[in-house]
Amino acid sequence: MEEHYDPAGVERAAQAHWEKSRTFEVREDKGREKYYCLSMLPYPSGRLHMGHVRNYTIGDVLARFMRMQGRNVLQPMGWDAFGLPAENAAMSNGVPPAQWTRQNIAHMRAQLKSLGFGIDWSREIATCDPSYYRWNQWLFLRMLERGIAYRKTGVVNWDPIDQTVLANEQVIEGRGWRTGALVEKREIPTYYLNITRYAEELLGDLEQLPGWPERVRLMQANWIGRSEGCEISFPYAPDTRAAMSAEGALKVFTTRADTLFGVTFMAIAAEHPVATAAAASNPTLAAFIEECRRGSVMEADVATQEKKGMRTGLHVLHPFTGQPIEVWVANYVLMGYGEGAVMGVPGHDERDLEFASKNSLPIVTVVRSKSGAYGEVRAPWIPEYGEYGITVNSGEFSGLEFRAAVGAIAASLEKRGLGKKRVQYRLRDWGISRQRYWGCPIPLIHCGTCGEVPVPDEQLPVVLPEDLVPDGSGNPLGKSAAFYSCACPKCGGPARRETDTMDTFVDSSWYYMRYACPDQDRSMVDERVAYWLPVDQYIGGIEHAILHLLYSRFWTKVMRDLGLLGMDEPFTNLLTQGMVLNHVYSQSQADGRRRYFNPADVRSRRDAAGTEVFEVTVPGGDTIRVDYQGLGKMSKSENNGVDPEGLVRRFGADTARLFTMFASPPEQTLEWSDEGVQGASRFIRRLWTAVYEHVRRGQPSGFDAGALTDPQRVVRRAAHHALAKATDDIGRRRNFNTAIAASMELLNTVGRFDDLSDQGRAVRHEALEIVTLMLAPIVPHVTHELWRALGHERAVIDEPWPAVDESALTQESVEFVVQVNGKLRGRVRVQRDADETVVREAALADEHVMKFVGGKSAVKRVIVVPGRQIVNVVVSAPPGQQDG
RNA sequence: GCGAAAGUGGCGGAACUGGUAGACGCGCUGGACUUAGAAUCCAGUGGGGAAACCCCGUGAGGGUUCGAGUCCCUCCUUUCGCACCA
Repeated sequence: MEEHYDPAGVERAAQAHWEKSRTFEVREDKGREKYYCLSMLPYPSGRLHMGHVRNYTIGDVLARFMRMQGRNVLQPMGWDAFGLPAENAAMSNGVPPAQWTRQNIAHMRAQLKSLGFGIDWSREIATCDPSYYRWNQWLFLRMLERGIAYRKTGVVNWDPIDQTVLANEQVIEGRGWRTGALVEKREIPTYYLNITRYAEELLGDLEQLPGWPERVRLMQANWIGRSEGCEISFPYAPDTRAAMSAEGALKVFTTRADTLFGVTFMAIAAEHPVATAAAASNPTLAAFIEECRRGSVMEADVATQEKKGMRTGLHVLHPFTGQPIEVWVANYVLMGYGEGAVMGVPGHDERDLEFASKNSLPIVTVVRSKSGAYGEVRAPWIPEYGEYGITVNSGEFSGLEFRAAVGAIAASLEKRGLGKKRVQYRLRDWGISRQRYWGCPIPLIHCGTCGEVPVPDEQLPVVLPEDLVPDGSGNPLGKSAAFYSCACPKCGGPARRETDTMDTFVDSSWYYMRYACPDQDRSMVDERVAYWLPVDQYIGGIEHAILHLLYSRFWTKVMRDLGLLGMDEPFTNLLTQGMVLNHVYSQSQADGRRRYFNPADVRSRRDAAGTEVFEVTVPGGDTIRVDYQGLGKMSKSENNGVDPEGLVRRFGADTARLFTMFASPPEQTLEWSDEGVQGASRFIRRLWTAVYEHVRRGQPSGFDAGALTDPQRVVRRAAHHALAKATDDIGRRRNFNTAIAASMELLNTVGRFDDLSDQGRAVRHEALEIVTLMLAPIVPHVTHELWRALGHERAVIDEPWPAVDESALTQESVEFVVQVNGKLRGRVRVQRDADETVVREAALADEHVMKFVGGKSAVKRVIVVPGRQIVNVVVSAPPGQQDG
């Protein structure tokens, strides 16, 4: 063993050992309990960032801990390799996305290896690999056969310059984020997956996921957004019948059927067919509809918009009274939810009230407050909005409370074919078409004669050409005849291949299954999936709480229904790690923008007035003052990232791992601190030195547990106490920071222990072994070396997690804390098994305690809590007052 | 607006079931070693009172309890998610 800790050498040796003995390559073993530990796969952006390091360290610690607990642990890794950044990089460098992506993967794989993650690299997958994405295509075709996948023309954000669809978050103030062009709403054909078919199950099964954070389950439930209500048909009046050239009715969905008699207008979305029909003969209305259409489709923007509307001039009839009701086009009605039309009840809905007031429409009250406790602001007979009351002015349905009113109205409507109770979900079908190059081709062929023809299974995969370079003007696949021209599989005539690719969320919806059988080329998954899945522990960012996790759950259920899987849910336990934050420094520029400076370049000092100022030396040698902006998520835009590669080079992977695990619990945000990193490094060196100083004196013999001195017994107790705590902290609580604190405490105890007798050294030996094993999952390299130094042949990675020696924890005497009226006043020591009377006597015999009790007669009660080693003496009055 | 989580020293955080508030680390102060610094080691470190010892302290105010950072009520602040969902 070297006297001084050299992280680079130690880490090289440990990693070489794992590689040589193929430590992390695993196979199915029915005889052992499996543990599938999965971290969300990274996008190969080029370099790891601290978020990755944190994510994968958490996973690796759990994987290594479970391995030591005897589980057959699978920890795989792969690449979410399709996506827009590769196309953008291609445009600026002229390099094909495939080449850029594969280079990035190579670099990041090396970075992951340098951090010592115990990954089974033999299972690595990249979603851009045809052997992977062919199964996206295969399953898509199965979905198409079952109607789960379908084609529909839908409204999207369209960038007219780039000729592509933009995601909502890529539209900034109505303009394309890259081109600055005014974004249009366009209706183009898109493939959808019918996730709403699974809405009920996706919602209900959340209850079966106790291992998920409550927060995530709630977010998913809100996203699915189940509401119970009624659909109600308002038959067309003659004018509407004429405009639509058909009989029919305007359908609405409402959760407040009890307010049906309060309807004073109908509001429909701009895209609603009735609106289109009305606009045909009404240019002003057509212009208004166009205006609504051009508006942002971002829901948050829509929410803050002023309520605007315009008469269609058409009418529908009230299903009970037969009264004609005016139909309005309103910008606050969403085409995508419910029926794209709502009944306007300004008496009992705040939005409808705002709209009615603006347009001078009548307001009718049909629900009276049940409680009689009326609001102060509103007229006394109107209940607060959202409150349920008793119906009034509602014909035969008057005098009913909410539930009864809805029931009676729905029943009556149903009898006449004008409505029924229904459940409505906020969740919408998943549009997966992207007019982009770097993604999985959608396996369809458009034939002039046969129409839309699926690519036959035997022609899969539809391989994405890897040599194209996008130029920013639309999808290069659409310009590549070599790709799109093909023969129709049905008639053999010339046909055109679909050039849209799939949303990359498709790729990440099932990659975790493929890790079980990455080499299977005959089927999407095989029986090995039954062994490894579901994932026992999934770890990733909270930003995926809804989309990725919901899509994966949906995908699993679809595969189950196709008979490919025997599970309902893919991820048993979910840990959402917090963000990594760092300080943000910037200076405002002449053009009003801010220029950001990396915290590593910022120095702080006190100025003449004693206030802290921050300075940066810029290229050229000038020193400038910068403003401190507080903490922010590590990001490129705020230039506050810490490069993991530099950190590993300077301190070693173990320090990087130890700091990220120690600074805060995994679910909380982690604040970067250079001093904290130094502290982590210091601790590892202290541990190294402690072992070095110990082993250079030679191996001690074993100790006789029955013949230890008191200080020796204290050290043993500390060691086993720390071990018990770390076992619980890692295994149950997932609080790695307190497990590390326990090991630091133990090392402090060992450091103060200066007994160099053979028994003393034997006790120290055990304590150092325990601290080494406790830390093995967290700092695997240094513990690999220390374990050898402590005299072991077998590598620490193959050691079982140590067992707590309960006998080391027991003490002859225990200390009780004595309180008087809940305030700490003394401590007494009694025999371990002393009964309550003895404890009480000892407490009352304590001089200091009695001073606060003020005489035995003042004692009202004595409470002894044996489990907590606490005695509380209850006194009627404080002694000061008694005396005075 | 709705929903959720969280407010503890100079800082990150600990206190898991209501039972010794501030573990562990950072920083700071003093000391040792050193020509000097860095590194390392030792001691101290919530606030107040000279001190043994006492008082006060977990966002604010009330309550329950022998005992409250922890439970309940009201309020304040911050963060996150959703946001015209009919």
